[in-house]
Amino acid sequence: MAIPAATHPAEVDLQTALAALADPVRRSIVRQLAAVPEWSLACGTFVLPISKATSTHHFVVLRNAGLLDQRQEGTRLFNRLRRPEFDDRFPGLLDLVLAAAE
Amino acid sequence: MAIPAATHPAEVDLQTALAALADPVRRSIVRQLAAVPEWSLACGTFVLPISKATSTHHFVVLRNAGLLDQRQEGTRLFNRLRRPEFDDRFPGLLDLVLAAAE
DNA sequence: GCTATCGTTCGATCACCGTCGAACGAGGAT
DNA sequence: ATCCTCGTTCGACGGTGATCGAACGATAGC
Repeated sequence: MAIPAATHPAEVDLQTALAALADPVRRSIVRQLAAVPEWSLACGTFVLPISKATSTHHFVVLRNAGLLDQRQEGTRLFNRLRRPEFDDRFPGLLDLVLAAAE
Repeated sequence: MAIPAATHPAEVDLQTALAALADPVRRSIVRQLAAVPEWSLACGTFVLPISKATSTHHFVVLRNAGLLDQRQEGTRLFNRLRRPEFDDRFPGLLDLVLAAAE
């Protein structure tokens, strides 16, 4: 399993960021990630109403949008929300997502 | 021609707002609108690489997202960006769109 | 070695949305 | 009355993206 290539928020354009956050499942992932300590959630431990394959797809999109950092530990992939870097690139955007009741 | 029903930003959910702004043509409309005085641009005067029918569709989406106010004057529809109201509902979001070089 | 778990990859399907041309309607102008 | 302009409405088409099951690979543990 090769280390997945993540995109730094500085290289992400607005189109990609908005498209990534325009999906309810991905916003749910972001919120669950923001509610716990960094590196504490593996991909499979999120509560999501979708299959494994779809889940992988969403994590790829979030990585490419500069929202995720991933670290392999054994057979599991632990995640970290790139909050400060993303806030630096798109100030206020992440706050909107996390503040939404939804 | 009936007066088009516009949605107030306070009643717009995040999903609708993000989906509306995730389209490059609609962001272009928002930027062109922010660059001129209020009520100074009719729908047909925007420079857009699309047909009239598609243009109408985008204006509908923007209205439903609480981003637009429209006023009929003769045969033309003049537009106003609901900047303060939208900023109140989604702080920082419009700023991101307007600040983007793109 | 064998097995179980975790995540990826591969097609395939399906729904949604952006797009268009054509026809229509409402106003203004001559 | 006639025309022209502006915008809407009506199908229809096409592409993109979200979704899935099944097969695969990698790692851990027995």
